[in-house]
Amino acid sequence: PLPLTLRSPFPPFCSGVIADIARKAGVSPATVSRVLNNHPYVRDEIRQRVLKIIEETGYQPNLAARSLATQRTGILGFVIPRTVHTFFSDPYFARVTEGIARACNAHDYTLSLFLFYTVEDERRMIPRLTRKGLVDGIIVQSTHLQDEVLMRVMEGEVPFLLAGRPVAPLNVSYIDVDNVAGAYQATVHLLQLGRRRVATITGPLTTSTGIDRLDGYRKALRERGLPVDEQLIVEGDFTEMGGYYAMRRLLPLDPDAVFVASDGMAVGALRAIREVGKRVPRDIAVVGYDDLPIAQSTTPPLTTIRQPILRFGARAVEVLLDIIENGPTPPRRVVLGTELVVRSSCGATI
Amino acid sequence: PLPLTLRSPFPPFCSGVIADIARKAGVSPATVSRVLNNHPYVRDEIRQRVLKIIEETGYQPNLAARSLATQRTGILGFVIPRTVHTFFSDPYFARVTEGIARACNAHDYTLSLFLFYTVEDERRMIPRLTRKGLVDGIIVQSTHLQDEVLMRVMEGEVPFLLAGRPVAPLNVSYIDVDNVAGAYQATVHLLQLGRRRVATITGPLTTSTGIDRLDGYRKALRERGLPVDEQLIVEGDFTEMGGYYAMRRLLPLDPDAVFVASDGMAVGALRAIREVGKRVPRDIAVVGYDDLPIAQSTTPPLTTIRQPILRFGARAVEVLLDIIENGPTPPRRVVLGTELVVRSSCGATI
DNA sequence: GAGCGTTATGAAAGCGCTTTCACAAAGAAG
DNA sequence: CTTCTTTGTGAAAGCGCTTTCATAACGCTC
Repeated sequence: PLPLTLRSPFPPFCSGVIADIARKAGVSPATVSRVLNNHPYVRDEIRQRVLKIIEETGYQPNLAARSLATQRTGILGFVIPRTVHTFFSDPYFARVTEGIARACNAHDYTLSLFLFYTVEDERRMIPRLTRKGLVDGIIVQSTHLQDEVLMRVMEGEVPFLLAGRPVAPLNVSYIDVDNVAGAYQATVHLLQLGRRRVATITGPLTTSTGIDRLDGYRKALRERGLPVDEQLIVEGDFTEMGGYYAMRRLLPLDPDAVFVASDGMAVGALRAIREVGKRVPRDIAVVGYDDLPIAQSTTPPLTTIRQPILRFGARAVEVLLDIIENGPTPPRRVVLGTELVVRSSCGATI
Repeated sequence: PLPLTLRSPFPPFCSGVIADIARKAGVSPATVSRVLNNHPYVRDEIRQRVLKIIEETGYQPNLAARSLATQRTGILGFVIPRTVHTFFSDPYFARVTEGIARACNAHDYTLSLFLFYTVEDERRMIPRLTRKGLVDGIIVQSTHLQDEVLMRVMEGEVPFLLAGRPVAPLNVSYIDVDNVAGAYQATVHLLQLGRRRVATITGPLTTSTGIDRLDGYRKALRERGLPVDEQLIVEGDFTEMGGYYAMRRLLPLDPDAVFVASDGMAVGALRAIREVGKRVPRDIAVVGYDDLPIAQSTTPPLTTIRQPILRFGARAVEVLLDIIENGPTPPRRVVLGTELVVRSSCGATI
């Protein structure tokens, strides 16, 4: 007797392969492929027939096979090196990720996220990134100089784009927000409102973001002919706690305004000011940076510099696709503008 | 004369293919593959020789080719359906993503993020998800019933795991936090401190998280023989603004305590309470849920229910890998415990 | 030393697509 | 009525790996 074979109630050709479709439509696999990829030179009658079969069977081409044949995966990577330790403690990154994700959706790309926490993580995952056949291109969050991820990506052959100006001048493509201009805008605003002891809480001065925003602050004071009091400059770390402690150090120096280099830190600064019983903006005016959702819900609502975060992600993807398409040279340099959003914490509306 | 061929200064075999390595080592591609995959049955001398060449050339196998041959991509997907509109406005998701990313790193998997914002997004990306050859498995953020993503994933052949109990009983695997127990814990804590008019701000009651946390609240009151005053139950939406407005509605009812179903909403509730001049915890005790970093920096610091968010992500990946390995049946049901973190907002330490 | 299991290797057959190439049919041009 | 171009189709050769299968060499045991 014939051997008994167990069979699932469903036919074995679960969604099938291209050859199945070809057979059912009475054409060759090549023609099916042409239909799939919208090639010309397929008679309309045949195109319709094939599409119908595809529809009926719910056929989906195998992406690994397609990738192998085309040398394209349709995947973009977003990499956060280990040295960006504020990832996800700073809501900023979540927003950037969102922007990139939306743009990937729009361009029919898949987004892969590489979050590195340990040296071990980097050791294991970097080869995956830089090898061919996983991602078509990478967006690397800019960080300290000499970061290993950056070095390795630069050595590799995979197209990439830095998110954020590199700390030292490198011959690479990057996209950034005009941090100098934004900080300048914020500081000038405070000065125009008559504040004279304007302090600042900076980001980490190992990052270009931290450096540039401090530069903008300095530039504003200089242009107005005011001295820069180095005591009024305190380095923070982009966390709420960091902002809190930085403000505690500033309070004894009796500033009448403070430009805080991120909204997250500004929330901490407001808390520190409230704790000693001073009033915002009457005693101390505060301007933040980022315009995260939280800026609307502080007491008082935060005057801040709005970054086009979603647009940042969208542009990043566009530029990266351009690099993939047309090669890395010349390096692309994209800088997006900022906007002052006036709420109550600066005293302008009182 | 022979035709002139332009040549880059670098040899054309940029990191090369497996055949190049084989040639250089004087072995067959099969043997190189064995070395690459740690197969036994390779003489140690040869293994060393091959490894040396790989080291020297910086060779990396092409992942698309490997995927095609093994039918495994080494990629896991994390999907946030469109109906989870609070994504990234609620810092909770960023943390979960972080947990999943770390676990992926540890297991040598790559994480792909699928954030859907529009119906159009879903229409385009769902086929990618459910077709073979892109991801080995998917973690789907649980959401409303009848969500299209969930339906399509259930129909498909790709192994998946729900993050969060589905609203209706489905015969699928999921991982969740014990929301009923956590909410119970929080409410009992308030009752034990002598509060008698304990209100609650819930999550959206279309989500299992919202429903379960309300159930825990009800259960606590019931067990203590206290009546449940439906007026003291206000539905929120897991946003800071939602918490603020919910609290504004509760204030006229003069509660002496409120269990808020997320820390984000609790921040809004605190703001609402502060605005009308009442004191926390003297006039109103507050307990939140999640133990996000923000909970430590509110005034006063927030008593809350700690979720093991990072562990949640880690376990999710483990369970999904188990499903990939051993099939979807029987459905896995994993529920993680919670922990009460007492700070000042409940009045316990005063 | 015949027979057997174990270890080590290469040839070759896929994996499921895309794309080149060859070829045929159909118009267009002379 | 040829010749040439344009259009439509299938055969087949990859893409770069993994893995089966065949084979060989090497101890073993009896």
